[in-house]
Amino acid sequence: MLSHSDLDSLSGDIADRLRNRGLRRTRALDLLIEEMALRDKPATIADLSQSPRLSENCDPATVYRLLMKLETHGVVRRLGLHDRSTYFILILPNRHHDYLVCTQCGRISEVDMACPVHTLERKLEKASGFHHIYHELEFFGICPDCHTGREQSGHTHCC
Amino acid sequence: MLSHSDLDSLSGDIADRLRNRGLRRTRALDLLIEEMALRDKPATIADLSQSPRLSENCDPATVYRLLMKLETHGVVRRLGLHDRSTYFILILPNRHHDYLVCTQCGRISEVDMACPVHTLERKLEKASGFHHIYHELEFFGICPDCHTGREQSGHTHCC
DNA sequence: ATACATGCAAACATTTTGCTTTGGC
DNA sequence: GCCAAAGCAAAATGTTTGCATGTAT
Repeated sequence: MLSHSDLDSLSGDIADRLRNRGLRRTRALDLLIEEMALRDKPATIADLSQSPRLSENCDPATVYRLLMKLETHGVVRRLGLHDRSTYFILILPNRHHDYLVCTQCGRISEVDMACPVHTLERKLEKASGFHHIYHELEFFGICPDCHTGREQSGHTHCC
Repeated sequence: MLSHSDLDSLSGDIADRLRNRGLRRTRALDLLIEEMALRDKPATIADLSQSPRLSENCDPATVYRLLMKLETHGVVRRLGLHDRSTYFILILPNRHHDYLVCTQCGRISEVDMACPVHTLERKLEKASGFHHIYHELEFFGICPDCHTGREQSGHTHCC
């Protein structure tokens, strides 16, 4: 869990990073970072801008534009979870996760494993000539609830 | 490369599989399978329905509805490549690929490697209670063309 | 004071659905 | 003949942009 002061310093860090690149620290930016940090889960533009914190204070278009900038500057990561809309998640140190998505109901859980793909990225950069490679890995399947009426878990341990 | 007779038997196989589930073999279905098999690359609904083969013979809505069915029945796989639209690819035996996508220009190349994730799927099924798990893995980065003006390749060997 | 950022509203692209007609079985 | 599939066209959804105004620096 994230304490209030952690949050402040996180917002500060991100704002600093962005300021160096000519962006300004605005109320909407701080609120968006706060919202994403507290969720710490993939969220759509709608999810975010409809949250109490943001709905009162800024327009969806602003959220959209902020997310685009944050993505460009490597602060958030975009995910395609086979929903009609795009998901975003804040990039936090030591917090990369892969996801397991139910193709039936759309439920998203985190997969808690040492991701076996990281090590390939450097290799792939050399082989392909691409720069700044990162990956996105999702597992899709039918969740217990959709398959029968059994167990339930939001966080799956594996390995 | 796919020969004409390979294609026929592929369409036949798929049509059989579908017929057993109560679906009918139609002209549009055959043409769509043909188009996807010959491309053997991720394609959007627009890509497919604007192809000469399909544009003359069927409506985009039909392509859409077919793709939904084919996905349900495990014949095609859906990919979210961070484009605004959804990509689809035909599932062929021994043909799983992961992709490397340029975040700048959207160019899609295949990553030719022994995918290190396959083996985790069974383990994850046990741990999570999900059924029929499969995965989607993409790498994103800046391609050589977008980064400077160097090399170019549509297929990257690695490992 | 000067941009960059925002709000609001309109434009866009793509997906999704309704309804009638066609065609596979 | 019956029911799934196709065609056409309209609606829904989510993204993106234009422009006037507000605000961080």
